Amino acid sequence: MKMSKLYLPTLREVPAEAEIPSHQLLVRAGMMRKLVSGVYSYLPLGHRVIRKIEQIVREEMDRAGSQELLMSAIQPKELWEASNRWDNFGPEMFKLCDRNEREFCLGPTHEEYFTNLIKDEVRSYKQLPLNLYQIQTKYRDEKRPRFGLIRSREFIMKDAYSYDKDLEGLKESYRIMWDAYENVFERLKIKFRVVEGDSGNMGGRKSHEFMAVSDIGESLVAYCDDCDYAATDEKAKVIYNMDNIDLEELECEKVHTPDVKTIEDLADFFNIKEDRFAKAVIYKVNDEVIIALVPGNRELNEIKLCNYLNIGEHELEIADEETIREVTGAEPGFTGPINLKKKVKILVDERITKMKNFIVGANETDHHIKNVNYGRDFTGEIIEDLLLVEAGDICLKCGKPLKMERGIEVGNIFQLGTKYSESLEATYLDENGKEKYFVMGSYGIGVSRSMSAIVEQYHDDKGIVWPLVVAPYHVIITIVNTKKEEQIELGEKLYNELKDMGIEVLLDDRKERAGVKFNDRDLIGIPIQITVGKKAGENIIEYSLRNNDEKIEINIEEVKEKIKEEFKKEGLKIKSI
RNA sequence: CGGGGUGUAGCGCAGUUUGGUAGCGCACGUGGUUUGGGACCAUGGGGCCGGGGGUUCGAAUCCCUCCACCCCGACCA
Repeated sequence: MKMSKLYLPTLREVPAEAEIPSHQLLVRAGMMRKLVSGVYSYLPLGHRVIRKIEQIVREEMDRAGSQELLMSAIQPKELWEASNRWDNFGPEMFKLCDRNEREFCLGPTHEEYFTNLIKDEVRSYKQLPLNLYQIQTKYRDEKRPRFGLIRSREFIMKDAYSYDKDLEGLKESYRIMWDAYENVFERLKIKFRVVEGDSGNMGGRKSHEFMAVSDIGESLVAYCDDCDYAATDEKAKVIYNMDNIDLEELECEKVHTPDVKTIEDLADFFNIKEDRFAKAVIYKVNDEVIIALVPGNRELNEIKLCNYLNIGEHELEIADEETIREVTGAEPGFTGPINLKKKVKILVDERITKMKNFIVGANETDHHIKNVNYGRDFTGEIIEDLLLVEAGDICLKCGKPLKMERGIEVGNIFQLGTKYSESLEATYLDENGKEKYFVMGSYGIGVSRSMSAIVEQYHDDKGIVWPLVVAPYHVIITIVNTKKEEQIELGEKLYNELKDMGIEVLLDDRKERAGVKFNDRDLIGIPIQITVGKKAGENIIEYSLRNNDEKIEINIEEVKEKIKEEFKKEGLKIKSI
């Protein structure tokens, strides 16, 4: 492609709307533009990158035995009512009506649709396992679109669904997808970590998330350097060493604590550590009030609480101050499990039952009670683990301290089980002629999000540094001075020869000054740079790579060898045409 | 959805406090000089100052209201 003809609107300045590098650079490099909040268009260069990512995903999915098809983005309400998700998915779903007031949504995901598609055609165990996928635009009306393609309302996703006759089959399908995903992200050059996830409202048993390592990631991951354990902060099991468990039980004592409300204030007031307190958090679950107790030095994990209560996250909310006064008879900040004005459900993290002589709110303004002990002074439902993981907690597999890092969720795999096949009445006949529900899995890869994740991992202060596999073009030839006939001639000659070899080449033949062209090529991040300049007459050009500062002068015949070497180094083949 | 902020030329911004003819840089058109890391000179075009309503002789500026966008939080297969 000749750049004099290319639609490539690069920006010198950082767009005001963009906060993080990938968002800024993708816009500045003329790869994408925003239409409205969370909705973007892909311009020619960005679109090429998207297509390359898609192609890698496609190849690995095909290789893993999945079959590509393409479903509609528009889905009728009835499909979602069958699985009870029309209301459950909530306001995230883009909904619309046709001219006859029939309701539809723009698909946020396709479990129902795929299952509905296959259930009438696949009747026998002999047709299983089946794995289907599509690469398609998905719609989610996010409350807060953010960070460009990282959290957008319209995005490109590869979604796959597996159908097996039993759990064994599902586990095998799951493993195959897991392997395929590792291949995809390795080929995309994304530095990633596979972590255990919470299955959220997808239902089902087991799930893993593929996290691109990045400081701007919205997900927090706990991981262990000594073994392979890794989990999202929502899922990670919390284990830590507790002090103060062997003390002798003392008598309860009410203490005047004027205006001392937070755990931090209390620790100062009593001059003891935060782990000597029990923190009471009041929630409303629909109309019921509950109190959850966790050690004062720890945060409560609301996901674990929801899972225990078997409710969706949107059904749990922190109680308002009025409710707190009603239940405790005190101002917020003095809540505890003893002497509550109303009988409410008390849930305690198991560690509370092991603590001795701890301090809780007295349910009386400006008072706390000390030397409280579980069992003697109050009881509640014991939950094994209600805590949010922290760095330094103990790895459940090997006992070493866990570390925390941030990640961008670029892929996830779920063992769904029979949740959707049951609600949609999707069955097959087994060897004995008995009707059985399909055992399902679902598998997603964020294609557009992966593009952002790659830019987050591959950029410098000058712009994007695309890995060769996903770069919009492999090579850029910069003609330094378009008034010099020999430079144009040599540039075009090389351009044509490289194209004939099957290499994707940009020729910067624009009537711009050299500096402009150099800056643009660094910004758009083409991996292999060829500069046709002063020595064009001697058939000598300058060869450099975007990912380092080295520049060499070589003959144009040698250039082809250098490029071949580069492809080989990256494990890529030049497609001859 | 709660809190905060911003809407002025294609992009980045000043002007708003204290009402009085709408500005700067970049980009763009034309002419010239330049030509290996975002050139220079000259000249020119481009605005419903987010929308609506109000106050005023007069509103980008003050008041009311709606909208959009961004950030933090909540939420998220």
